[in-house]
Amino acid sequence: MSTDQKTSYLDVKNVIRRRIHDTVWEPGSLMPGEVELSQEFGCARATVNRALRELAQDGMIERKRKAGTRIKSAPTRHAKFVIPRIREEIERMGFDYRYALIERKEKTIPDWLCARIGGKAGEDVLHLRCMHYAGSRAFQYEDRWINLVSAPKARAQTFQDINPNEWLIREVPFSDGEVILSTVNADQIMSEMLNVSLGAALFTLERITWLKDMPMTFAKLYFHAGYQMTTRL
Amino acid sequence: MSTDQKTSYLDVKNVIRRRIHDTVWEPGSLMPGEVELSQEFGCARATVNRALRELAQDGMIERKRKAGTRIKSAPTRHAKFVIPRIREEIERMGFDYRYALIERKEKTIPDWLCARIGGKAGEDVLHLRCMHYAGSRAFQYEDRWINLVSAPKARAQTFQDINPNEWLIREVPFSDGEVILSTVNADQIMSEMLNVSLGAALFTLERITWLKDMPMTFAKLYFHAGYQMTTRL
DNA sequence: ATATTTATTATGTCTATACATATTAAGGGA
DNA sequence: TCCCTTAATATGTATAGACATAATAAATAT
Repeated sequence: MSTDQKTSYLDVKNVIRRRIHDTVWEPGSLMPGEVELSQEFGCARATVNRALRELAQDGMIERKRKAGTRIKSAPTRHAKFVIPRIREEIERMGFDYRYALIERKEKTIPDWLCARIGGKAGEDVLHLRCMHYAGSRAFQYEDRWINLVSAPKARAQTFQDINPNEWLIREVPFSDGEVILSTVNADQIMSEMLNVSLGAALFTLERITWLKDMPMTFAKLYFHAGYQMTTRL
Repeated sequence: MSTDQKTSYLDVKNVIRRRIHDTVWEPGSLMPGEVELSQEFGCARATVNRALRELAQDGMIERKRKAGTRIKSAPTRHAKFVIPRIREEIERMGFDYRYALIERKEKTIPDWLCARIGGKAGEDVLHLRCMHYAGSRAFQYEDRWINLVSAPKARAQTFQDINPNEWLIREVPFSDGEVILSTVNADQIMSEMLNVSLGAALFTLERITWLKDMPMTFAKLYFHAGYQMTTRL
């Protein structure tokens, strides 16, 4: 049996996506179940299951065992951004990657960081400030805190010759993370580090990682002026 | 047979993810195929297939028919951001959504836009500038262009009472899109519209949509001061 | 009438088998 | 030796059937 006779999961997915878009089913309402749809499309329930699973992943419907499949009232569009390693991003642009450690200090966790990442008072953390260059051009300023309780191996690392992210990726897995994209006006430090005028708008990426509910790292990255984060929908 | 005896696709996925992280297989190299892995894990090839498909989607491996499955040299982490409708985002924060059309003009496509979105010289476009409020507080300034060749129904729409995005979602599907996140220093117009000081750092979201290779809309959104776009990893 | 227990059900997933197909390797001819 | 054709192969996907399970509805007990 050739493809043009069999209904593929992509066919099912596209037809259902179209019906949702045309509000064939009211937002918020239940739509037909897998068995009914497999009869309609003349295909296996597993084929319908795959189509619906992907639509759920795309944010258009929500599914519950026994409860059925419901059209989302406010279907959401997702944009997936690649978060490349800084070295790859710079090299892909055709520049040499260069790294410089500005400061390395072991401290007791400050209260603001405790509150921010849900750490425990009194814990030791490693504070690193470093710069990443594209050739001779300042690309990114990094302000990072590593929890020495969840990542004790970091204590023995100078981070003189390896950037923290590359070390962490190799040495310490994480289970959860949070990313916050935003912007700030450059202050004196950022102005000097990134070679921009005071007050220049800087794109920022804040990131917390956890390992099994234990906060592990907190990093705030400040990108060079004019930085753009791009993705296809 | 109970779950603790059967190998699930999630078990397979996690074990393989761990092996990739521990560089059991060298980055860039071929890893064992589905048949071999199904024998190792004592499960169906379809179970391994699903695990590997998801790892490919997560950016850790790449797969080709006949060529096999290869560990990515530079595995990439993805952050998936929800792009909510502005009304939903504002209402979810507990505010009333308010919309105001600032300007509506039909024009011939400017050269810079032609170049930016790959349009054709001489085509008609609709230029809209509008504001979105959270209660009485300025939330977002929107500068949008709609191609009247690919979205002719927009010509008949005043956009006095409906925000362009809500209208477009309902009336015009799109097939492709591009999103660019960045930042700018507020100029005179943005300063007035968003009620921020001149030069304040503003988070921006630029978005182009296409319908079958035909550029349809171009929008640039300027968010209020302090805006943050958040996601979980 | 309410709470608890039991039954039902719609989705989640596993399996074996089969067919499809993009890609690579091997074989044959010029 | 090079080019074209054919074969092989590893992944992509469809199917039928089975089992698992979260969630809801119905039945039963108090």
